[in-house]
Amino acid sequence: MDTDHVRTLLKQRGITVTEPRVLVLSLLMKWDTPLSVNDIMEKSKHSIALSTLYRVLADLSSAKIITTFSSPNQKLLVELLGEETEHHHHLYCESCEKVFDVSLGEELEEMIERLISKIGETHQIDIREHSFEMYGSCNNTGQHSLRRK
Amino acid sequence: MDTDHVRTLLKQRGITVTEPRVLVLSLLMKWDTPLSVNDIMEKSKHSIALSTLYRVLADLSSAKIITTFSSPNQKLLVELLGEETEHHHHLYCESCEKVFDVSLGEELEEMIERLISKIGETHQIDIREHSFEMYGSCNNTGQHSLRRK
DNA sequence: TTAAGAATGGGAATCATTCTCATTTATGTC
DNA sequence: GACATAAATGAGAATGATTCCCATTCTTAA
Repeated sequence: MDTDHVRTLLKQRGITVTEPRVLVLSLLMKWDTPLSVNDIMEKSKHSIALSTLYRVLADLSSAKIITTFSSPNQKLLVELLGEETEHHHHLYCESCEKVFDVSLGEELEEMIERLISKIGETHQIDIREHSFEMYGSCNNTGQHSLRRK
Repeated sequence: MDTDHVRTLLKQRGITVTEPRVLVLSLLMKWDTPLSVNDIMEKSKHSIALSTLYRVLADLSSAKIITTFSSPNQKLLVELLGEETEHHHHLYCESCEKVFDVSLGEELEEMIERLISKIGETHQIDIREHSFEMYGSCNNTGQHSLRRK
């Protein structure tokens, strides 16, 4: 596997290259979809300590290499943040438990931007971030539930 | 205090009228803003058991009398859901820790609806809910942080 | 008023996340 | 390439929110 790519990335961002960090990034690249903490533990066959994983995620987040967000059942999800990654949103499927990246398109994003600055003025609040998430379910029947437990 | 109103409401919705439920609803009416579990505990002077509070919130949720959602620091927030309550979104202020209800306006909501059904088709997912949240901070300086700890 | 079911209180259990600290690893220098 | 130093890791304990359990207490409807 091309851990070289990942190692270079870490160096570029000025953080030290360690096995757990390389492993986490490789997994995210390999699967190319948001992964949960448990996903990462399983896919790495528990070769990283859980506490290390949380620290690695925090480190990679501050280095802006990944972002984290929460699924509807309040679990931490992790996603790569490439230079090419554009602003997007998430669609959660309850039945198959997948998370899809969704782009709204320029026109709507611009409208939202305008709206947000208006709302910011109204409330005298400097809005620096927004999220737009969608929840639904596909037709697959043999489903798990997204809800906790 | 007009617990009568609240009692009637509970009866109307067909769930039994109990002190904890009445208390929680009265508090939400009195403060007319989303409250966290801790807010409710404090404002009720800990006269309800924590476990009861969680159960009451679950019960009132299924009865569609309240809704719950999570703040950016992952704390449960509770909000009244009147018949008159219209679809709205939330704006979180990091510095003063307040949550504001925000309506987007018909035009934008309609656009969003159309967009959502298109996205649903694309992904073959029946989208039944969406959320749009904004995060920012007001100019108040002596602030608490919303982030956990 | 009373019986039967529903809800509560309180504490234990659970689950995700964070912390602590002794040990190991990465990096820059010689 | 070996070394010293700072940085990161592993393992388990601690924390905090939420859920569970069960004996006791309310509500409701007759």
